[in-house]
Amino acid sequence: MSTIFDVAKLAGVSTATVSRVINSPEMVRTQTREKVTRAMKICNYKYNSLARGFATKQSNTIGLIIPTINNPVFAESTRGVQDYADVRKTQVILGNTYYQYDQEKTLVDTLREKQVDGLIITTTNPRGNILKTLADENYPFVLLYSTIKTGPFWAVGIDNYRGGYKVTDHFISLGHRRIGMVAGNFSISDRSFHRWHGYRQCLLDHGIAYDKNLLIQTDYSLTEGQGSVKTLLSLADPPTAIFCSNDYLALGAMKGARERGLKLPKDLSIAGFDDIEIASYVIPALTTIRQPAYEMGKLGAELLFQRMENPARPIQRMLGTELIVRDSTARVPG
Amino acid sequence: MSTIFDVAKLAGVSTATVSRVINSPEMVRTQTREKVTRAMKICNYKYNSLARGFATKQSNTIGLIIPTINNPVFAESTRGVQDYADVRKTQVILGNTYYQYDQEKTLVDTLREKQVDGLIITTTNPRGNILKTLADENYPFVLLYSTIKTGPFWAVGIDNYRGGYKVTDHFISLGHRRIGMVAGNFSISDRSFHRWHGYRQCLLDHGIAYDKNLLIQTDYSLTEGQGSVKTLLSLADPPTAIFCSNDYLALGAMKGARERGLKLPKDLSIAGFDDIEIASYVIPALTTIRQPAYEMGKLGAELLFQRMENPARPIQRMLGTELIVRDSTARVPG
DNA sequence: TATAGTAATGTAAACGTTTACAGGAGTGCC
DNA sequence: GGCACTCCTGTAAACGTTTACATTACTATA
Repeated sequence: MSTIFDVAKLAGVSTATVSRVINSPEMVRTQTREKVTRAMKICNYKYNSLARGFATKQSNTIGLIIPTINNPVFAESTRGVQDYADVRKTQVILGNTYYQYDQEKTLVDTLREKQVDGLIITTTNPRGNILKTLADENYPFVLLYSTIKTGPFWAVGIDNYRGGYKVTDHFISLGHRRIGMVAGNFSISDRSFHRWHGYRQCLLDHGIAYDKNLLIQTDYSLTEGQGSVKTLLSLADPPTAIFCSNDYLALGAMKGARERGLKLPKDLSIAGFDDIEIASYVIPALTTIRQPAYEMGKLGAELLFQRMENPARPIQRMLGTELIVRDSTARVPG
Repeated sequence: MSTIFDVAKLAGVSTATVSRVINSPEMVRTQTREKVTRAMKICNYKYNSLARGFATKQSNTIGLIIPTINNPVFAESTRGVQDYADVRKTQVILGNTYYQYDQEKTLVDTLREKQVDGLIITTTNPRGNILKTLADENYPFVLLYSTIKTGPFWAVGIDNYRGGYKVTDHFISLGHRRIGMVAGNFSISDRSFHRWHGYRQCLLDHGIAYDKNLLIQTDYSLTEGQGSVKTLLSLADPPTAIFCSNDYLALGAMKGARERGLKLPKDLSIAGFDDIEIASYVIPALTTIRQPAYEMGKLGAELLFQRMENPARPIQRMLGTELIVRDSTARVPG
């Protein structure tokens, strides 16, 4: 493999000049530039951007840490990040935590060793040591799907509380009073916790007593949604509406409910959260909260670059959500 | 930021020794090792694996090129390669081509400049120059979702022809004779082409004339599935069954058919390809061909490492597929 | 033609590891 | 005490760029 030296020799110039035709061609005479370009062709020169990274301490790589690429909502954000990184000529290394905090730690460490220029993190614990350490060391990172509206971290997210509130309010406006919730485990998902909070507050605001038996915390997955709904339906006084804290849970719940012989949405209303693409394709089409996943990823990447270039005081951005009413929610039976 | 030099100085040893405690601690005396470890703690030493990559010409990074992370089937494969890469202490840089060949070219070039140790590629054109060049230069790469059973490339894939055949055969066994197909554009998806081929051959084998009007080539997306099915249903002699060349198209088709007032599967049978997770959660549950996406990714990564370590003659692996009959296919009406 | 100014190019050190090779220290044996 | 051996550690070059600074080559002006 030929290096800048070989090219320089062949073209009869110095390595500095070769480097210049690569990085700032405008500062080398046309004639020289052509000589160099020709030489590069001849010895089939291949640029080594890792060596560049080493020399400049800039890898042009960022790390993206998400719970799991399997959830379409994170896949969508990933695209947002990638697309923006692309315009900045930066590549992204992807890591899944599978909602495990120690995995998050490992990933952060590994990626930093790799000298990524910055990190975009969908954290499992916004109050943990990982972020604190990162911030203390003034390492550039931004939180994605953040629940934090203020404070020392750069972050972009949505108002999960409001989202939960909106869904619940929708249920109530349809006459429901027994409203269950299938939530992601609070211990691994702050988001889920905030959504629950909104749900709970909305109940109280409408004079509906909060019943803790109507809450199930579980893993984010189709099968868990399917199972959880059955548990709720087995209650002595089962819910007539169920708020699932993501669309996958909701889709699972729909299946579970049907397996119990219920007609949807006549016998049971179900709503989700995320508005993943298929949400509008299932039957009945899923009522859900739309969160702008792609935009969030894109904005997260933008903020990260901003942070890397100018580590001013932290910016937090909260993106809007929208209640999308479709066919999976209906008036309370009877 | 402290380097190996600082640590060495502090511990009163040479950099070589420090390097050794990092990479092969067993070859340094316990006492020395502890001295060094202590020094590392004290000066808060952070390993720089980019520098290592530079020195060893091994980045411990591989590139993964897929059409789009939005398709759950690719997301699943991505997990497979990540999980295996992980056991090899390797990170993966992800790139989407969005089914564009020039994007594929750009990605390959960029990733090679980045000195990734190898590439896993879901190509848009297995006969194009990109792969040929790569192979000529003896660059380690393996094809994912490959349609190639033999030849000079390392590859893992499935038998798309057989998949297409199986689905069609299933339709025919249910009495269907007018069987349409909504396929990904042949120009960007060899896989789709092979599936069509199987479909076509199966028709012929059963004495059913091939009708080119029953084929639609389009982009892989929910909306395209939705639109395409309507086109097919508008035919003078519309199909009673439709084979969609992936599940997203099929899910879209289900919606489109319903918008036309059809009852599924009574009025129209629909089958997909991939068996993505939600396929069994929609109503009616989707009949489809299961392809082992996760395993494919994992195996692809395994093969890549094998190829990197021992560039022997190419290996091609074809994974099994399975027809999963669910509720979206039924006997022909009447 | 000399000169000042600018534009283009060259020199060489730096980036943080690894590793081939050399050298030294310890051990067991005669 | 000398020797051979093993085990541990050190020396220094190498990896392929970038870049501050120095130098040289042009150009315009008088």
